[in-house]
Amino acid sequence: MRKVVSSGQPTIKEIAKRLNISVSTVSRALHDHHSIGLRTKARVQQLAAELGYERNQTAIFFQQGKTFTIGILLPELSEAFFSSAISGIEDTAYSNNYTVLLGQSHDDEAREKQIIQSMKQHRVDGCIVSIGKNTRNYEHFEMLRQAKIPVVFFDRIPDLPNIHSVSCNLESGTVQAVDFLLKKGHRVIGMINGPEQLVASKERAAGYMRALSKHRLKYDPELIVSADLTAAGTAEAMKQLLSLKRRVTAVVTFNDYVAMDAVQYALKQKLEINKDITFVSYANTPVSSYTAYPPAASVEQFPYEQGQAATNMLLGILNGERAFNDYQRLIMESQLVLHT
Amino acid sequence: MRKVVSSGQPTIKEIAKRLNISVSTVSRALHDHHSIGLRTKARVQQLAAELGYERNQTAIFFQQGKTFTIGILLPELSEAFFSSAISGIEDTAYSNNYTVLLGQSHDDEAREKQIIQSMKQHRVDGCIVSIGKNTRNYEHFEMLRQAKIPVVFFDRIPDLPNIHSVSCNLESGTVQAVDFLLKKGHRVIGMINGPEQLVASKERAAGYMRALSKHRLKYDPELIVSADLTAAGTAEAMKQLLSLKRRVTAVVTFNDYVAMDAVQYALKQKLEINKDITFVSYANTPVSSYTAYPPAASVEQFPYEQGQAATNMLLGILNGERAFNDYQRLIMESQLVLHT
DNA sequence: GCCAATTACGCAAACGCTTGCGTGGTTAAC
DNA sequence: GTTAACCACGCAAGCGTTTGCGTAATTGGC
Repeated sequence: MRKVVSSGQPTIKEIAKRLNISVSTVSRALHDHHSIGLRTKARVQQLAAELGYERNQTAIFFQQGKTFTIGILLPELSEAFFSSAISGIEDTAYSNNYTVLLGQSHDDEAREKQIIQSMKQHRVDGCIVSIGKNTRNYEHFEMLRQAKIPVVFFDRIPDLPNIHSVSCNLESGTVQAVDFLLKKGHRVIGMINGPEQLVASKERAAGYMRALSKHRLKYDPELIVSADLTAAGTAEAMKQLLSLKRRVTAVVTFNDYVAMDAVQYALKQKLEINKDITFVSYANTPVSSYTAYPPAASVEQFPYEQGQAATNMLLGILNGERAFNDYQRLIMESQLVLHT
Repeated sequence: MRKVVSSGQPTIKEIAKRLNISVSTVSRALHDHHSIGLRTKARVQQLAAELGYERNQTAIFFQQGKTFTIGILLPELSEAFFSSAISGIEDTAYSNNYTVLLGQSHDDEAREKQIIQSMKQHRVDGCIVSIGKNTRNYEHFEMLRQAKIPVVFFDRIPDLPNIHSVSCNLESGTVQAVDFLLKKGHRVIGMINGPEQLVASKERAAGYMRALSKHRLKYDPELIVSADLTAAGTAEAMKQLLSLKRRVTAVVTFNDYVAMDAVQYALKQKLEINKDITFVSYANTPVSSYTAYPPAASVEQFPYEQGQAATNMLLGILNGERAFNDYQRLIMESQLVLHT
């Protein structure tokens, strides 16, 4: 037999040989097992320290059938929202002695499948995933289910019946945003929303309408326009809103980028920001506070906390605190933050 | 013996039993080994497909002493610079069939050590690390060296003699930035630099001076001011620059945030951006294009490409193309990008 | 028709560790 | 003095896979 790799790392066997005891005794001594005499325990632990012994996790993973690793699959690692989420995931995984295996799909379904496959082969204990925009086929997740690898979806959640998920409801935050504007005296409030088929757009619109009805104001459909989130689309939307007979004094924009584009358009129209017109947005990015005219407030979606929550949910399942098929959907509330 | 985990996953042994052949034959058949007959090969592969067989990577990792995993340790996963780098790392790792194990130090030396320890135990094949701000002690990296786990440092590089590293030289980009301004006719160019002890500040200053001397202009020390990167510090710096007897018409700022703060200060002084005063910055963030007054140009540091380069360097070592101790320092050039 | 080469497969060890069970030896209770 | 309880340790199997070597059976060249 050829020794494939001689990493030179000392093993339990080595220690056993040197001390003339069995490997099982060494193993137990290293684990502080009660059935090992204090003398031998001490001798083993000392020699282990001297040799710089370190347990071979790959052997343990293999033997135990558990890897203490969670796979995390996201569309884009570099997007601010997701990288905050990763940060939250890593932090809670770390403090529970789990490690994190990373993969990004770039919104490509094929790559998504390959990564899931790879994670399955790596025998991750569980997965946290945010699906790609174009993913229509969910069979790769079905395979995970069959392999008894629990999955927690977050933010971008597939339309499937029995799943664990964590997401953020933008409706409540939108209600707060509109409330805020109403309290400031605004009565004609526009909204630049995203593509209508998005859940995120629906939640925004719903929040808008709920806030109005709460204040017994009637809803004017003309005040919500759908845009494509490009600068040009935003300009077009602004143009529409500003052309209405009722003078729009505030606008809720789909996200911070849209807000900044909208601000630019408004400036071109010689409008004074926060005077002639006020903007409220959604905090997908941490940058708005650095711009010349940040939105007066924005709806925080707590990506870091979502990451934490998803990880905790997954760990709960892995620790057996919650049954594998006790499917749970956690919906976090978004919250308006004022930009003072 | 208790079977610790019955994942239910079919094994090579299972296939062997069903087909009444030996495990070694199955293994070889699955690997398309030439010494296996076509008939048996086909039978094995078919049954494997039927059973949904998937090789147990943990077993292979263990047996081969290799994990095809690289550990990546960064200060903050959510910072734009690092998350872009991660993206680059993951992409090239993925296309070389490696996976990525993640950890963030939060600039905490103790946590950094623990993560390195954990990665060592996980038997990662190699590491890519950007050290924390406060890390003074490098013994944890010394342990990696002893364990023969190669490390490539990037961006934040420790001051050690024999290491692999990838970093970006800001001097050349700064030269280009000042060149750009000079060609536009600016003659009095200020610089808001960062804390003087930072390498990054030194490189910026060096580039500034080199550009001037290239154009046979003499360097006025008053034109470079160090700031603390806060909004207040930036305002103070701007105030200093604008109070000089020679009229400053352009300013190179430490990064985009500083640029945006500086723009705000300039606006308050009723200066017209890109007319009375022009800004050039460094592209730590992708947001500047969304602001009302983005800097006219900025120096790109290519975090994604740095991540790619670091990964390629590491893979080169792992594949034996480069010797473990053939230490290499790759310094990438930064580059000015115009914001059209 | 003999030897060599080739084909097709099996045997078994090895990777490092955990753990159920067995077994001497000592102690204590009655 | 017998039994029971414990203490301290060793044996060996087993996790799933790879791989060097051995060995039959077949083929081909002369």
